[in-house]
This record gives sequence, C-alpha cells and structure tokens, in this order.
Amino acid sequence: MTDQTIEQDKQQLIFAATLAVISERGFHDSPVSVIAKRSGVSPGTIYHYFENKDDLIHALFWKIETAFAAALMAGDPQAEPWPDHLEHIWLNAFAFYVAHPEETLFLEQYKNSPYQKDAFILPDSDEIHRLMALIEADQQNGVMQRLPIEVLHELTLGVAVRLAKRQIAGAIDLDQSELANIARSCVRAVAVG
Amino acid sequence: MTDQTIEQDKQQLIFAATLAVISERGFHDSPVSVIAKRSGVSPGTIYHYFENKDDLIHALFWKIETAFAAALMAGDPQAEPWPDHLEHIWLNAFAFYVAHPEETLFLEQYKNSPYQKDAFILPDSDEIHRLMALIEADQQNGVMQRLPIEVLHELTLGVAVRLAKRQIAGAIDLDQSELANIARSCVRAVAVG
Amino acid sequence: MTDQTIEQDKQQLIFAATLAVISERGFHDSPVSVIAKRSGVSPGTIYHYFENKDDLIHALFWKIETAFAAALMAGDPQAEPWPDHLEHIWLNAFAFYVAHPEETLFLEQYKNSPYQKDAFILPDSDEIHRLMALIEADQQNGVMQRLPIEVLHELTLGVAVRLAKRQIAGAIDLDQSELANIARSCVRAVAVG
Amino acid sequence: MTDQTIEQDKQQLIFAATLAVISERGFHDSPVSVIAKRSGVSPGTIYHYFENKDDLIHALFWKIETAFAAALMAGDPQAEPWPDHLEHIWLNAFAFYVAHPEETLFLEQYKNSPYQKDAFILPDSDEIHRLMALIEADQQNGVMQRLPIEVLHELTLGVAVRLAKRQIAGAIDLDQSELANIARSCVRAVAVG
DNA sequence: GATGAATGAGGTTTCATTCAT
DNA sequence: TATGAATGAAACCTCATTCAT
Repeated sequence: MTDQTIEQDKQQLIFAATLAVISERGFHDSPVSVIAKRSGVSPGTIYHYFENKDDLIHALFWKIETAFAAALMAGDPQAEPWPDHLEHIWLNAFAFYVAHPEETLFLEQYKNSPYQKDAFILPDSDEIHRLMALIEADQQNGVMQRLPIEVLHELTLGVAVRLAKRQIAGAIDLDQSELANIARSCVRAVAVG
Repeated sequence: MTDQTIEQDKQQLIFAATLAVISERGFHDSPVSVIAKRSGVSPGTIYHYFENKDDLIHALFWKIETAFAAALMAGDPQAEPWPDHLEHIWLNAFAFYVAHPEETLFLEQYKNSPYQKDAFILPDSDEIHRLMALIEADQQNGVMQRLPIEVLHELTLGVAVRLAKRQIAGAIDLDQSELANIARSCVRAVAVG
Repeated sequence: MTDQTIEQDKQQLIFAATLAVISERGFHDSPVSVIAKRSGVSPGTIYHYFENKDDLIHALFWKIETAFAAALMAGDPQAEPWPDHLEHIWLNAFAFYVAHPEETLFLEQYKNSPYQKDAFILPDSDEIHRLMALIEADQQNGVMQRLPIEVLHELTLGVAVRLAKRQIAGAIDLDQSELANIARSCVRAVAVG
Repeated sequence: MTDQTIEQDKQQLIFAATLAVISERGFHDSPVSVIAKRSGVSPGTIYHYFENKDDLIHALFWKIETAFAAALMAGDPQAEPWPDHLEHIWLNAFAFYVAHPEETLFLEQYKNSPYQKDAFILPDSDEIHRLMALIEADQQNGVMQRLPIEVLHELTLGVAVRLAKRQIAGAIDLDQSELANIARSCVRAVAVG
C-alpha cells in the first residue's frame, strides 16, 4: 500500500466518523474529540488533514454533494425521452437519499445552517454538466418551463430529499408505484402546459 | 400594567432576541449571554423564565409554529371550493414565510437538527383542527389523494417554505402569477386524477 | 465593602498572581490555568476582567510602569539643583527596582519581547510630565546634552535597571556610596562639558 | 564535500532559521514546525541535531555569544593605550550589534528570560581571555576602577547593546562623532578619578 | 423578581516530540 | 540520516448555568 493510499485512508476515516457523529448528534454537540475517538485517530491528526473544524465540515459537504451528483445520473437517464429522463433522475435522487441516511441528514443540516451562506452552488462535476445540458435542452424543446433553477429544484428534487427524510425517520414507507406517481407529479409541476 | 403583562413582556423580549440571534448566527454560536444582551435582560432572568436553553428554544419553536398555523387559515379558505381553498392556504403559507424571514430560518434550522426528534407534530390549535377537517373532507369527496399527511405536506407546504427561503435569500423573486401557477401545481400533485 | 472595591480586589488578585507567575516562569510557561490557580479565581473570571491573555499582560505592564513613574519623583527631586536632582531620580529608580524584583523581571522581559512593538512610550502621568519638564529645563540651561530621549534614558536609568537586576540576582551588592558614585557617573555621561 | 561539512551545513541552516523566527516572533510563538519549514529540513532532523528545543536555543545562544566575543577584539585593541583600547572595544560591540540585528534581539530576549538562570557567564574563548587580561592590567595600572565585572559591563557594553537596539528599531541614528562621545562617556564612568 | 460576577467543564486548537519508513 | 505523519497533553478560551446580593 502506498503512502498516498494511507493518507487517503486516514482522511476517509475522519470523514466517515464526522458524518456518523454529526448525523447522530448535530453540528452542535459534535466535538472534535468525539470525532477523533470515533475515527480512531488523535485530535491532532484531524488538524493535520484539515485546517480547522469548519474546513472539515465544508470538505465533507462537497464530498457528499459530489457523490450525490454522480448517483443522480446513474443508469444513463439522458438516453431516455422526456419526461422519462426527469422521472428517472428524481427516482435516482430519492434512492440515493434513502440508501445514505447519514449523508442526507448531514446535507439537510448543513443547508439549513449559517454554514451555507452561498446560494445554490453545485459541484463542478461531469454529471452536473450533463444534467444542466439536459434541462436546457428540455427548455429549448418547449417541454420544461423556463423557471429559475432554484424553483425547478424545489419543485422536483427538493421534494425528493424531504420525502426521503421522512422515510428514513420511519414515518412513511413509499412503495415503487407510489414513488413513481409522486415522481410524475413533480415532473408535471415543471412541465409546460 | 399588571405584573402578568410585565412578565409577558420580558418573555417576549427574550423570544425576540433569541429569534434574531439564532436566525443570524445559527444554533451553534448563539450563546445565552448574547441573547441576554440583545434582550436587554440579564442571563439570570432568562433562567427565571425558562428552565434551560433547550427549553427556551423549544418554547420559541412552538410559539412560531402556532403563529404560523393561525396565519395559514387567514381569509377563511374553508369557505372556498376545492381546489381554491388549498391554493389559498398554500399562498397564505408562502406569504407568512416571506413576511417572517427570521422565523422561517429558525424553523428550518430547528426541523433539520436533532432538536427535532419528534415526527411531524402540529400545534393543537383551532386552525390546525380546521385544516385537518378540511383535508379529511377533501379526501372523503374523492378530490384529494389518500396519502400520508407527511407526503401531502411535502408536496404542498413543504415546497412553499423552501421557495420562500430562496426568496428571502434574494435568489428568486416570484410575482403573483408565478406564485399562483406554482400553488396550482402543488395542489395538482395531491389531487386525484 | 462596595461592589466597586470587590471588583478591584479581583483584578488586583489576578494582577498579583500574573506578576508572580511570569516573573518566576517567564512569558512562555505561564499558562492562564496556573495564573488562575495562583489568583484563587477560576480561568473564566480572568476572561471576565480581561479580553484575553495579551490584554492582561499589557494592562499589567502599564500598571507597573505607572507605579514606577510615581516612585521616580518621590522626595521631590525638582526642588534640588542640577546635578543633584538627576542623581536623586537615578537613585529612586534603582531603589524601586530593587524593592520590586518581580516587577523588574516582568518589565525587562516585556520590553525585550515582541509584546513591545512600540518605541519608548511613557505613561501619561503627572510625574512623567514633571520629569520631562525638568529635562527640558536642564537642556535650556545648557547643563544637559541635547540627545534623543532614548539615548539619555539608556545612559542613565537604563543602567539603573540592569544593575538592579544584577543585585536582585545576588550577583552584586552595591552599598550607598558605590551607588552614589555610579549615579554620578551616569549623570556626568549626559552632562555638557 | 565531506559528511562532516554536510552535517555542519544542516546545523547552520537550523541555527539561521531559529534565529530568524525567534527574532521576528519571540520565544513564545516560535514552534519547531515553523523553524523546520524555514530551515528547509524536517522537524525530525532538528531532533537529530539537538536533544530538544531548549538545547537548540542554548546552543544558538553560545554560538552567537562566541561570534560576539570574536568581534569584540577585532582591530587588535590591546595594542592601543588606555583609554583608547576600551573605546575601541565599545565601538566594536556597538558595530557588531547594529550589523547583527537578529542576533541582538535574540540575545536580549534570551538574557531577560528564565532561560538565563546562570549569572554572567562568558564564552571560554581566546578573545575573552585577552579582554579579561586587559581589564586586569588596566586595574593594576590604576586607571580602571575595581568594580565587579557585572558593574563594569553594565556601565560600558551594556549601554552599547541597548543603544544598538534603539538604532535597530529606527528610533535613533547615531553618527560616528556622537558614538565616539558616548563611548568616551562610558569609559569615563569606569575610569579612576 | 432581577442581576451579573463567578464558575469550571469542556470546546477548539497548538505543538514538542516520536517513530515507522 | 532524514522524513513528516501521528500523537496527546496541554494551551487558550467559551459558555450554560448558578447564586449571593
């Protein structure tokens, strides 16, 4: 194993522990000492990899956002016609959230805290570029409304996160056909006509 | 002025300061000492009115939720037919959020933190009772889908909060006709057929 | 006892402990926790009276400098003729330093550390004003050289501190007549002719 | 280049970096990690050449003191008669300090910190032996007062350091004739009669 | 009721030092 | 020899809470 991978491993251990602790206990009540213990590294090591606690949290946020973006385009939805591709993406998002409850709780906490001062910033990944291109094409084709990206997001994937949170909490348990219906509703909300 | 009202006044001062500080700085980074200074009362006084900091925050949450519930049924939407009454309620919600940015930021932070361990709990107010009755009637009449209350919420008012947050942040600026369209979309998402 | 004096007392306790600890152990190796224990107050209390550790140290410095300035003019040296008044002041300085070993060690450490970024700044006290007036008069009268204040200081009182430090350390033990001789030498070094 | 000289080089790099960092930032606030980075070597390497941080600092002190002692006797002052030789030495000291500002700041910090527990100890170098012999001869010849070495030092070279520090700080700028005058004053302070 | 000085446990971060490579 | 990641004790400082006034 190379030095590079060892270093990566430590970072990953720290990320994993941070995610676990914060999703369980919240931003407040997640001391570095606890994260260190859970990671199996010393507090000092955390400060070797990250400038400070905020830096760690921001880095974790982007790591998760990037993983989410990748999951979004799984199964090549671009190949499908409207409105199927958008429903597909919606279901991908929901599936990611439900499969990654810790990540979901972390993301929502982050986005609703003053950590998130920036507006709607997306990772600069290949998948996001493809998604944006798809949206633009749909709008060019006159099938999707020309609404601000934030509005499109809240009417579609925004709904997916929150339903996923409810499902993670055990409050609801949507089956495949219910999900398909809801996905269709969300897509219809941004469709023209 | 009676002692009762003086006491009420102090409580209100504390609530207002807590809301202002937390909406600006977040749950972490909102020390009692800062809240006290902003209230114009001493830390000791806060502990006279509230058992501890958590108690204060929970109490503030319920106060805001109750105010929100009241605003929801403003203009007597019950008197209107389906789907107008639901659109009306949606617009009431959006209007409340935009008119109360601090409250909105606080609520969303609270609901996405481990403070909120409870599932979907609503204030036990008259307005909420009327709202629930209205929903039940709509479902009896076969116009609204029989989905779990959490799902109905996320498809309708859940969207309203998040759009309001975007508007508060200055990212978007929806006019009346755009809002009416979105409200209609949300209602359609829970309508039968 | 009034609140004012209680508060003063706590400050004085903290000052005394800081002085003792730093003169014994140096700037490095004088943790707030040790100062707190020595003061008989909690660390938190120190941060109630001082913004931070640097603030405490600067405040202590000025307190000592002011006390020193007062001691300098004891016995009304202005009333005496040249060069007696300057010899008197020199002996006052030496006596203060020897009588206040902790203060002396603290001052010298402070002045030789990057804490002291400012050049030769004197407390704005009555005594210092009288001293400066005296020097100016001596120069007007053509008995004292017109050298920069820093040079005058190093040739006179600067020598006093360092001899006092040697005496405090037990390396030397100057008697009254030796001291008088040295004082006279220092004064002659800044005299005209 | 031999191994010996390589080793010497590393030591010199470490010494130079330590001197630079401490003279800029002070004893406190000069972490080994910073010194290592400035040296271009790793922290581990520093601990290869020095037992610990204190050891490094003490070694640096003696290195500088020795260099200073050598500079003191430059130009063969012994060959000159009293009081010229002492004035010459005084000017050598002043010139060294001004030419080596980092060394001067380091020395003064060191001598005023509890690092310096020892009394007046001089390097055991050839130059110091010659200097001591010269002093003894002057005293034998009845031209220099028989005062403790510490007193002689403070009245002469002690003044030189502190004036040099003022000049380094930019507070004063003494020209050659002013310096000659001051040197003469200092010598007169230890002269007989 | 009201105050705010005082507390001290515990938070974030630093840094001298070690040791596997 | 040389490295620098890793350590963990300890530094500075914060802040929820108490309590004498």
